[in-house]
Amino acid sequence: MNIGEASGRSGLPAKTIRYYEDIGLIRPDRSDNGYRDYGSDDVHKLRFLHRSRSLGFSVEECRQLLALYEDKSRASADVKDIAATKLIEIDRKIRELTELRHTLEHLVHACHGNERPDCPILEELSEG
Amino acid sequence: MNIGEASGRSGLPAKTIRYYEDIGLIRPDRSDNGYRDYGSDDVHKLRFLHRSRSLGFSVEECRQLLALYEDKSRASADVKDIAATKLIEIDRKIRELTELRHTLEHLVHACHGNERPDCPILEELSEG
DNA sequence: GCTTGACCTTCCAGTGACAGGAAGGTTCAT
DNA sequence: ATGAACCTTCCTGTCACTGGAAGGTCAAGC
Repeated sequence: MNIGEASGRSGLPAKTIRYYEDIGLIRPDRSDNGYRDYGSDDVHKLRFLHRSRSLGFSVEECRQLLALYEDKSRASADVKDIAATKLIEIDRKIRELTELRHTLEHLVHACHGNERPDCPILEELSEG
Repeated sequence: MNIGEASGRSGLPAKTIRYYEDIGLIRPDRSDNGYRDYGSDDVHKLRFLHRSRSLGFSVEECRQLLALYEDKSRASADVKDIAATKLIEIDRKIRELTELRHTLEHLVHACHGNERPDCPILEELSEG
């Protein structure tokens, strides 16, 4: 499929997809007319990139995560190390998002006065 | 406190803290010697910025979130709208991170063969 | 009192991760 | 065969920092 369809299916702008090729994250085929030609595995990777980028992982971290999927042997200890590190990071992010959610909810529903700047929510805010 | 201590307590580099001042996110006092002078509420905000930035919110979104804390009247409907939108976004992020965690765990523990590119995990990956 | 080193200041240039747009080739429907 | 909707490369701009130069401030030690 062409880049337009790959864009539609992955949610990433075509510009970004070309950029990801520039920096070596994906390597689509080329059709005879010179157009990029994406397969469904490419789209999988693009969707994955879309998600993990939006969750605060850097492109380099995404490259590592992608390497986990692409590692054929899957035996290497470094690969497992990377995965373990990422799992810890993900857990931290989940925890922080949960706290942020909590804080925000309180701010909207409970802390509706002028009791700041000593509002307990603002204190809670800085505990993470 | 000086910027160095504010940096230590918030986890943000001093450079970034100055940048956040440039773009109007925080407004620390100045000491007589011209040094920036941060209070504990400033540190709260900085920690908050640190967290929400690392969770994939843009600086402009962080500005909106900060506005929620700073809004004295807390009555405005737009403020509640922003908060509600952010809550939905946060829930989505939590869901996606949970899926990502799941996927990663499978990759490390279960899918340890060469059954790709048709590995079910890679398929699962693209469902989000 | 002077120096040394760790702070701090401003300013300017560079980077990472894109986004916009120009200039032009391809494909497809009418 | 002409126009619209794709695609290509290339070059520039933007956002959110990051590094470094050039210089002021401060506390400690000689």
